[in-house]
Amino acid sequence: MTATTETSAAAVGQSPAAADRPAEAGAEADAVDPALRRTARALHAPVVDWFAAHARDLPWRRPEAGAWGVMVSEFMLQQTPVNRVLPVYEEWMERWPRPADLAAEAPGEAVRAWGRLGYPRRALRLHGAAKAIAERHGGEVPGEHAQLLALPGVGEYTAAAVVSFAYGRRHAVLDTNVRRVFARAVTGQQYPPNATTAAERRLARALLPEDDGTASRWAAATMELGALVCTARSPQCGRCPIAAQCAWQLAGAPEHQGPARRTQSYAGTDRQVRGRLLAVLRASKEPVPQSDLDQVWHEPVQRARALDGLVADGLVEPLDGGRFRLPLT
DNA sequence: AACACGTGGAT
DNA sequence: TATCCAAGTGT
Repeated sequence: MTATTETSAAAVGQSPAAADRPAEAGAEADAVDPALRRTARALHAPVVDWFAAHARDLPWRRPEAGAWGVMVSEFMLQQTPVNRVLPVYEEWMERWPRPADLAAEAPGEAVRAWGRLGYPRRALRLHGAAKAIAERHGGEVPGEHAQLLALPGVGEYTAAAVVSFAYGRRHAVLDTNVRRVFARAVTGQQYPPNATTAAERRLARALLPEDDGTASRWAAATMELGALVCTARSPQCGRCPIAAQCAWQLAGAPEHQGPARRTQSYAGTDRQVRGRLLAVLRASKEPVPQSDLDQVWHEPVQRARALDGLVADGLVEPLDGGRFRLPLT
């Protein structure tokens, strides 16, 4: 049997109760269309077996990484490629091997160690999550999705990833890779919708293998398949373990219909100015005079707005005498 | 729902 | 060179 567009459409249009269910109910069993059930079972073995043979040996996948290692990696991997994360992850885990170690540091040290990974608010949030874990969870990364979701910087995806990868429990994990794999293999679309939909969450739950161990491997395997084979730009279907069952392939690989993803500009934005300001502050262990920061951008209004934003975000601490530094508290 | 939020490699 | 894209979250 094959995964067809009709199959998924049937599965997706289920009871209204399922649609009302909160997103964190990632492992709860809905009534699933029997055809989709069969589709799921036909996909599990080839994808999980492919993963066993082709998975990358990434440090956060080793047992010694622990739940903290998984959490650190997930923060760093939010919108940042694996290759850029690897060296920073290794340094981070050596310096702060447990949440309490990071919690004892100044937040600015987390921002400094974050280096050029981008989106430095993630470093601040990871520091905040470490403090919460040290204070509220006895220093252990919590294993419940709801508890994880309450931590700063942990959203639906990251909470699911920790539950599944760190604790080996059955939970739907929907990241951009998984969404693309499901869109193609099951729904027959080249790309998933721009924002995650209730239908996608329902589908991810319906496709989840029954037992914890297989479900956990399936989550990692579908992500890896999306990252290595079923890529956004030029999928390598010749290397795909489920190409013969792929709804998108069977439909003749039609071009994407919906609206194109809004491409975000960067040059000339506040984001670029913030990046330059923070680069100066990361490089200095001493407070930096305003005059040094003024060098990074010619336009004074935008420059001031960017600096104010960094202060408001807690990424920069203003001092007396017009000097600035990464936050000590 | 749409937008802000960094950075750099690939095409 | 310009655009796309990368294991998202918060507002």
